[in-house]
Amino acid sequence: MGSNIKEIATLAGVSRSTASRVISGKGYASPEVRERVMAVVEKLQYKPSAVARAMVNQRTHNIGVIVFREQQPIVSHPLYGKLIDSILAASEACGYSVFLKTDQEMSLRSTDYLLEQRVDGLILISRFRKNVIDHVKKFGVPYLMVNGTTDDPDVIQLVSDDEEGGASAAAHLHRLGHRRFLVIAGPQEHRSHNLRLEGFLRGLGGFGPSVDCEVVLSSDSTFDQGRRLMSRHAEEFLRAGRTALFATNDMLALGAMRTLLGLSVRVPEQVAVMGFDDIGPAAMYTPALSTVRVDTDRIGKDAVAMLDRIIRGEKDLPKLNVYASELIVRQST
Amino acid sequence: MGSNIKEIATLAGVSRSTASRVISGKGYASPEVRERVMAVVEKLQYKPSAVARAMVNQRTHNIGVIVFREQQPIVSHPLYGKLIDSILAASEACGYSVFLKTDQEMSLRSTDYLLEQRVDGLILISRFRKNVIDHVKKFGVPYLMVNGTTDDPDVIQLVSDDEEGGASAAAHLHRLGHRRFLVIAGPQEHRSHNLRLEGFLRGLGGFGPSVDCEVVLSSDSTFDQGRRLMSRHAEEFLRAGRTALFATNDMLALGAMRTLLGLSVRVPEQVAVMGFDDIGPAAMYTPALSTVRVDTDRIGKDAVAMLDRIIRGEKDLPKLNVYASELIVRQST
DNA sequence: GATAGATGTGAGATCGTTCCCATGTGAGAT
DNA sequence: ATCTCACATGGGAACGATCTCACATCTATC
Repeated sequence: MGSNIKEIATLAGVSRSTASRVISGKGYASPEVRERVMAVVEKLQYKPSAVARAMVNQRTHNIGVIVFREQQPIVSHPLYGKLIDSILAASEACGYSVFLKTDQEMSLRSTDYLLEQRVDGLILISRFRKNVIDHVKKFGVPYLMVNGTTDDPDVIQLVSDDEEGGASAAAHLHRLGHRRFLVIAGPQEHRSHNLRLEGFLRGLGGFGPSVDCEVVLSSDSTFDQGRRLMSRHAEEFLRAGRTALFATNDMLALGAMRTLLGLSVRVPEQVAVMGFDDIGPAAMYTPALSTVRVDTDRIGKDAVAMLDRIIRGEKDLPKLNVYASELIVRQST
Repeated sequence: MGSNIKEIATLAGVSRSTASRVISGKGYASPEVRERVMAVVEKLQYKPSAVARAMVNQRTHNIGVIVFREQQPIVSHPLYGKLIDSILAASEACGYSVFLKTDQEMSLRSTDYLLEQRVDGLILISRFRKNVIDHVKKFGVPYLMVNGTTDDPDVIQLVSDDEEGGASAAAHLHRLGHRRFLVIAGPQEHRSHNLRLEGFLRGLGGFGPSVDCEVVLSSDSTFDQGRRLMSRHAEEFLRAGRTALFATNDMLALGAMRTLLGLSVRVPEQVAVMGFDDIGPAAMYTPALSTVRVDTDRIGKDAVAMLDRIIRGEKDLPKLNVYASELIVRQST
């Protein structure tokens, strides 16, 4: 393990410079010397220290990914998991290693950590408070935000088209004949929940006065919360003759559907249910959940590609990058 | 951003050594000097370079986590996601940053990458082939395996008690009166699937000749596979009067249950279904899936703690660490 | 046969820290 | 007045690579 380039050089009977040239493959080296050095490298299983390399190159080839979320399941949250999967794959392809950090308190700790590590760049996932963003900004480290919530026009952001997605959910349900709706809407300070609700209402608004929609606000966006809220509103919901339920994410939708099924309400015959995100469990559920898919795969991939471009010094990248969402019709509607 | 300790020293009118002493907090420094240096540090938002620090200390305070899995959802697989969540939290607490890599091909690439990065230690998740383990071994880097498959007695492993868990599932179903079973068993070369099956069969074996069990082997352990296999065997299954289904993980179980529900089989009234792992969706399903919980939380936490101990030079840690699994009874049985 | 250019190699500085050791104080003991 | 020993501080090497520059060959050209 402890072999360094000096050792290689000595054993091959050349100088450090020459050994370095052979190993990195740039600069002159006679075939003979090349072979001799490589033989030693092979024998000692020598690997150049990335730390030393980073030191001189001022480039670590690492990127940091920070996921902020209040509730515990962070990586194991299906949506973030998908995003991280995609980011990891893309990073691998670009030659980056990924530091992953999750943050429940949004102290400056996790960012500071990575700033010390001198990562080449940072991907911030989910909403971050202004002070954190400003903190990162100050360091001049390349960074961008995915699925975030900030109106800071300097920040490069990748988001899904939540407004349009909400509207298409409304259109879909209306097309199926539904006229009386209930919406369970997650935290409105969160950009995506807010836009999804707005999009949905805007969509319904276009269908004239015959439609009717009640909105229930939810303080968080978990399965349990969806379940609880539906329990609380089910009776009134059914009595009011509402036949369609839209939730601003799949977790809430699944939770609500769970309650309905528990009350022996038939989905989709009696009530249609729709979510948003297209997380794994949505397709697995019985009945499978209709939803609006966020293209996490492309977003993750592009996030890495764009970060790489910033790192390489490219300027003037588009600030706000909106990714089309896709209506996924399954059994629940 | 680009401030270094030399700059701090100059601005504070002291030497690098003194500045270093103040910043690291070890060694003499008069209060006056201390204050002067800290003021400059504060003003320039100086952060010591972890890279340089790692260089001299020969310690990065980074650990690498590699997850091997053939199929795409890796991080977003609920079980691995939970494990990673727990590892991240524990690492944070121990002062480690985490490099996360996923590997679908199990080339030596991902390990080599991290070995170059000179991580202080490595956590290998899921089964790794012998050549990869041997490769890591050669480098003398501290490492351990979680949920792995190797009979190499040198390797420190953390696993759940799959055999016992399988047996307790059998006992639970038998206790409910079931006598004719079907098992859908995931890849038998995978330690946990193998032991879960064995444990289940051993458990049933203890109940005498009245019980009858058919085993269907599955080449992978996905939801879709569970669904497909159940489709293929449902008719025969029902005709044979079997009333209980056990799958060696929740994904297979949920897939199979999905098929049954699609055929209007009532769960648990007609057929009881059990899985293993207790992934998130198990509790969310309708009906909620009875299962055997793997204590990913403790395993992840302990993995980091043990790795830390190896890194600190502790010797003679227990090689095989088995964590009790817990029967979780829900609606599906 | 002198010069230019290609080819191959090595010495030394550099990246940003830490840490050992040397040096410089002033106070108190002899 | 000298010696010690706290207390403070600075100089320089080290970590392991890379990269620039200088130097040494060798070959081709006029």
